[in-house]
Amino acid sequence: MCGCHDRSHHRGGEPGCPGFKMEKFMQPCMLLLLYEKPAHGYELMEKLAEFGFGGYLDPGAVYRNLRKMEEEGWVRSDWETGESGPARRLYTITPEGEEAIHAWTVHIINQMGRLKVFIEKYEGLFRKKEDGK
Amino acid sequence: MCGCHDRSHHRGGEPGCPGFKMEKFMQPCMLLLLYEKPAHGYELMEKLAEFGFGGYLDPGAVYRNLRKMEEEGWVRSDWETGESGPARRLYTITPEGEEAIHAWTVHIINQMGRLKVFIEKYEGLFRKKEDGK
DNA sequence: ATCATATATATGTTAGATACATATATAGAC
DNA sequence: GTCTATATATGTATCTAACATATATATGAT
Repeated sequence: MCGCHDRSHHRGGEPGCPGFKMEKFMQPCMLLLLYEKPAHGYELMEKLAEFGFGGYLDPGAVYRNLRKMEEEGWVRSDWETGESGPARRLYTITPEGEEAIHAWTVHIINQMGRLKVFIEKYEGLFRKKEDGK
Repeated sequence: MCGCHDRSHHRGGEPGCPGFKMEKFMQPCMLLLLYEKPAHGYELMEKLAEFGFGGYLDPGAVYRNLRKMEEEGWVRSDWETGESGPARRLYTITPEGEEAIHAWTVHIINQMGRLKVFIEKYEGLFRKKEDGK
């Protein structure tokens, strides 16, 4: 009872249930991670947990978003035929990708503002009198 | 350069550009407004501005969401064949709708947390040394 | 050897959501 | 009577999301 269309059960869904889909928010998050250090998809997938994607991550979404960002010119990828393990793409952020982070941050801050308006109105109406503080 | 697919130009779009679509966030916002006082669609449309929908509002989205919420049982509507002006539906929130507000708020708070993680990481990486404070 | 498992990347499908144009109708102003 | 504001509603093409599934390589266990 949360507005999700609880198909069988969310995977890319639960955390962002109502109007906050996680799939696209993944992009700025991955850009930040790549700004810190180039990485391959699988690695990013694990690190995305810290942004709240934990447990609900769709690997397909990760790779699709990486390819999309490559098309946009925000990241570059090089095949890494390493000594061990299967070949993997090493993604590196581009200067355009860095700009995209800043552009995205503006939207994210705006969104925070909107959510804050909601929460404040909510608290005003359903004031939880938990006395202290 | 923000990830939107800038079709011709956003209307339901701009404020929630990257992954934060406004159409569905409209639902909890309208529920809060209806909790304060029953209202009809056009009235809600105007009040939604305070949540950050200002200027970008698609009337279609408003009415579609109201009908959807009625299907879910979150609101009830009664035709108001008033003395003046065209007939209009007066929407009233139901007890189920009130519960939906609480359920939604949980998600919204979670989402705020995720955005906060992003912003904090962003500031850590691109620390704006504006000295003061 | 071969089987399972972990690593790593990628595609397909279907339902649902979005953006935006447009339709319909009433009342009041001029 | 026609223009504008109010008010509600539908149509549609495109985009996105959810989730299942496919492909391939290396490593460790038996």
